[in-house]
Amino acid sequence: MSVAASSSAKSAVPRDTQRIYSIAELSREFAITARTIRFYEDEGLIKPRRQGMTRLYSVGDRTRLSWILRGKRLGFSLAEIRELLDLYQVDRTGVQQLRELLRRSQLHIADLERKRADLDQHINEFREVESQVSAELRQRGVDPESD
Amino acid sequence: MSVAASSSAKSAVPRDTQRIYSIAELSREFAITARTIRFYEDEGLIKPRRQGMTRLYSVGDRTRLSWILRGKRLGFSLAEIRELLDLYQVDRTGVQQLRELLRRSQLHIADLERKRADLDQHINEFREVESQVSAELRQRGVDPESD
DNA sequence: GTCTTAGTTAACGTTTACGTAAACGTCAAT
DNA sequence: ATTGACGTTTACGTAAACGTTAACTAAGAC
Repeated sequence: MSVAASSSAKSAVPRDTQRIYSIAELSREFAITARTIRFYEDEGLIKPRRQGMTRLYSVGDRTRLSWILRGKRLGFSLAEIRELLDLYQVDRTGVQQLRELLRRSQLHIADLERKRADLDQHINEFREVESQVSAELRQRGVDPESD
Repeated sequence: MSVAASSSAKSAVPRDTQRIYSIAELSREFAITARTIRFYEDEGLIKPRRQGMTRLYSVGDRTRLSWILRGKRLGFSLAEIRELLDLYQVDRTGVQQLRELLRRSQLHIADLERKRADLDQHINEFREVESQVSAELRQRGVDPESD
């Protein structure tokens, strides 16, 4: 689990900005296969350094990966996720580019908020099921809490 | 847009509980193809009445369909959606069944709330991008509002 | 030295969620 | 009687997102 500590354990601030992860470490941590990680690379979602043939993942790569997985959980396709990731690292020097970035961010936020409304409605429906069923059980003299 | 009104427009309550939809109507309304609707039927998600070979969709079928589509937007697979739909129409007479329903509802709610946390985080990140980019544009003397 | 433990590429297989013809039936309107 | 709109089934096709061998290499442990 631990990489040979090269420095003193003085600073409380995680200075492991330099940390490097192997593909196996990341696959364990995120409970996905190495194949999946390599696949994301083929799809242009992550670009780890290489040491010969071996892939070396930086902290940034790790963050990117977790971002990708969250996107997946939210129901975005890999193509959409790639677009969103690219949004972040687009060149922000020109005014035109900034305006485009702003526009697309706003579109994306609107999309997400629609999704959130869907989700809230969905949650409420199930909460209602839950409370109705609980009530029904209590009425029958059963404690809904008992496992 | 309007269907020939067969009754007086007296009651404000939509009494069109009897309404029947064709597959084309539903596909238009929800902006999906008829193929998709038939596919959902093959997968056991909707079961419309038949008049000969032709499918007739009730108001309940319509509701079910919109529920399915919302599930999809939230990133659930059709298999998961089928399970959730089945949750609703399970036999609720026995105590054991009620307890099982309660248990599964609670699991599902927990899952949804995790998803909601993901989504909120995601939204916040993009809001921050938005405000940063807006600030940057203002600093450069550009009005971010102008289209 | 060789054995074990990661790592690699390459290529084919699989599941999900439909798209896309092909080939046909039904009914109203011209 | 034919055209057109709408419906049907059957069946093959496809894109996305990986899983699964297979056939290797490179680095340490013993």
